[in-house]
Amino acid sequence: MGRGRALLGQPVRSGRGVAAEELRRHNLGVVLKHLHMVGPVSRSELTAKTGLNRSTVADLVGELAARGVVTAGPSKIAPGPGRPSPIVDVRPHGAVVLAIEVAVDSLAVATVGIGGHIFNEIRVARPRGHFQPGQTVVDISQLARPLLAALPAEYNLVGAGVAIVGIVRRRDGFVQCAPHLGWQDIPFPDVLATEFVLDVPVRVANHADLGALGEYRRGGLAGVEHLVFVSGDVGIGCGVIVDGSPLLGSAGYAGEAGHNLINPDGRRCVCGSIGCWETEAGERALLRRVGAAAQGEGLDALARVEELAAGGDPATLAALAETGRWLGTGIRGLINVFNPEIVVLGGLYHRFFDYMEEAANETAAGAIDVSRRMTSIVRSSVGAGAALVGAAELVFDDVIADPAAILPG
Amino acid sequence: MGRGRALLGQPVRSGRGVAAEELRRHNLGVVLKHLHMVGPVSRSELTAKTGLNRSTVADLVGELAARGVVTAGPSKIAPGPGRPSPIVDVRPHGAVVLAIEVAVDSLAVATVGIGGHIFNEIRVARPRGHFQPGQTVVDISQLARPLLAALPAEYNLVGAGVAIVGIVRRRDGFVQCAPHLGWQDIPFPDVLATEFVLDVPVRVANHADLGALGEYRRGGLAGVEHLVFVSGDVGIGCGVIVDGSPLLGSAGYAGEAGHNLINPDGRRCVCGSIGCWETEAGERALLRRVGAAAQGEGLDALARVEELAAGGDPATLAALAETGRWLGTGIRGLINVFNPEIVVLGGLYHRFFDYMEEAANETAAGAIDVSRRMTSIVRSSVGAGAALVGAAELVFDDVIADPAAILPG
DNA sequence: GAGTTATGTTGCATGGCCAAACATATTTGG
DNA sequence: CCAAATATGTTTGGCCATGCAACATAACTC
Repeated sequence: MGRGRALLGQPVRSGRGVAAEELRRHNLGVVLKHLHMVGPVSRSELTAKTGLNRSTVADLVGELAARGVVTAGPSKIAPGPGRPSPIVDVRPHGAVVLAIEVAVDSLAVATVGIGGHIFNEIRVARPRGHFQPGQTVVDISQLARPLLAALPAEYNLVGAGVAIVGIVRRRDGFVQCAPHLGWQDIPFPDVLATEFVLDVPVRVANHADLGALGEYRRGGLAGVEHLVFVSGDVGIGCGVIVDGSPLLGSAGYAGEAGHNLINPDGRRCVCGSIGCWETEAGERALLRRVGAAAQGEGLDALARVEELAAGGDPATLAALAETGRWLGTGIRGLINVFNPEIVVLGGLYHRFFDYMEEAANETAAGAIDVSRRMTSIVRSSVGAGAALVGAAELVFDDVIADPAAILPG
Repeated sequence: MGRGRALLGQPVRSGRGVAAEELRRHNLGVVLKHLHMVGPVSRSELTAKTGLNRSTVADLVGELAARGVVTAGPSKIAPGPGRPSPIVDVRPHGAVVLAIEVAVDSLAVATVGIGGHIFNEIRVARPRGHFQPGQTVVDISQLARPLLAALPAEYNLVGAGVAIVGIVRRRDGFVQCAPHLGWQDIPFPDVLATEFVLDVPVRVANHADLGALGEYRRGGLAGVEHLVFVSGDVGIGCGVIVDGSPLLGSAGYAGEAGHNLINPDGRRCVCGSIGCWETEAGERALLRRVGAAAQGEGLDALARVEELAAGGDPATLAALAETGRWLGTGIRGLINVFNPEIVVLGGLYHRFFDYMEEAANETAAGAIDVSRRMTSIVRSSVGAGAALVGAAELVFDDVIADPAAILPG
């Protein structure tokens, strides 16, 4: 077993043949990806990690340096005998992404350099109303312009990545619907272009899918290749990383676990069905259970819940535990279906993690034995910005896939 | 969008670099896979499909022919002007797999040649008792020997593929548990080797995962790259194909949706939890609903249900519809989570498809709109042997991944 | 300061694919 | 029946990327 995998341990999937030229493309990507993900390494280490020849690595690093995305600095203190190897690192402004997050309660923009370096980030709260897409791109534009202006002089913008709380078609970034924004059938890249001409590709994806990607790439989860990210907003967003790649499904709508049936005796969901996961474990369910003590909705009400919980209010703690149990029940299903190494909790669940962890673990324990024993439920380590980080990563994937095509020669 | 993918449209995933040698490996695999999946094609068509140069394809086909897996027959009737192109086809006995299926009620063995040619197949019913693994491999051996003896003289056995109704570790085919067989912690390839020395790799995987693979490869579903296969046995098995590859999860335990909570007020499952999908939609649930008219369990009882249903017995039809509704509810969750193009029903649901389809569609309609509209629920087209076919495909994947390493030079 | 060790650098060899020129087999048209 | 047109097979030479080996270099160790 274990033998017999082609090209990089990947199964033969595409029907297309490969020429020598693509080989170079791939190897450039391998080197750049390694630097992007693990940071500065010696060139000799790069040789060991890639399995390529010393001379080949030297050549690849040379080309990436010529294209301005890596620097081959002087060798640092050498730990042993032998000629010291130069330290290679990414050069953040060699490839910069404008990351945009359209969330339920806020709008955020960041300029991110390759390697994950955040030059600047700004987030503004927006009341939960229904902002038209046109108004939203105006707001984005106003947030973004100063950030772009503040970048180092010779930066190289390679694309824009957008995270949206809605269902997005993977092919073209078309927003099928975004109930929390009141959007339906919005060709977002086109709308953005009307306000903000960037001259670079715009990639759009679902908020939770990008949260998963952000956690996977920047969550300090070395070696984890299978994870599920569950984020509580008004609804429940869910993103999955399988074998190191985002699970998108055939059109890009995968991961919508929030509308799975979890309680046939439950309430009616906004989607029209009865007893969806998010009607039992989402924000509304939590506030409903807390009751009059935290009236209204959105950030103010949640802040009140946090206060009450911190003060040890029994009713609030009970509401959080009950919500945690439903959260865990849904997670149980995801563990069964995906057999991930970890389940990462974000959004609402990140905020109230300490109050919900135990209850969630209790019901998630209903998953099949072998999977449950190997899976742990953890708090998001990237935090509120996971989707924003993921939006940048979405574009960096393009750069990694073909550095020579995107970076200046 | 859509640009910027490396090597065959696959993202850069592995950290390893690629040498020219691997390139050849891959291209041989691409050609062989195409022939394996679509059957005989002209060499010029192969050139068009792979995107490779004429001379390269000639060389690749020549090598595969020299290794005995393909034949470059004479050209067939040419449809237009120009020099006719020779028809290339697989040579089934150039790569033969011994496929084995350990199911709940039966044991099956087949000899399958590359291209999917089934030389021989035999299936024997076994009462549902707990056969020890040792006894099972003796039975397999007795079924398999005559099949191997009946193969063409100069066949080339490349491996054995085994489908088991249980939870299998992907790394080494270790059977963690198989409740329906009464097995626990069985290193199946080793146990098989004690009875049956094959001198070829033995690949083991879950029954439903291989059912999905079998449907994907041999179900006549051209172009479908995302599917979910749901098979009703005693429990519910579930296998998923994502982007043309089986979803395995981090250890190989993915797809165990049968133990997801679907009814908090339901019955206790054999797994210890309450209200699992399979306690509402599995074989026991169906027989329970049919009641005294179909006593007992297993094949006899199901045959009785079929009779009653065919005769139009209202109580039986109601029981099938109710079971179909719970089936559809579970499928709804899978549609939300995977956004597949189709959901294929096998096993029990294949058998009673006509009686359950409508009810299943009714509840599955609770899935989110965009996914539901694009997903259809269909009956398995491969039928009872899907897992057996999938077991063969598992081994063919090894051959396709590196033809030169496995096939004689 | 000489020996040891690990790495960088250079030039050449290898392997695989492509492009172009030529050869071949069939259809079409006179 | 033969020639033109067409599409494909075949052969040769060239290109490109990587590997290999020999040599150069820069540290550490004694």
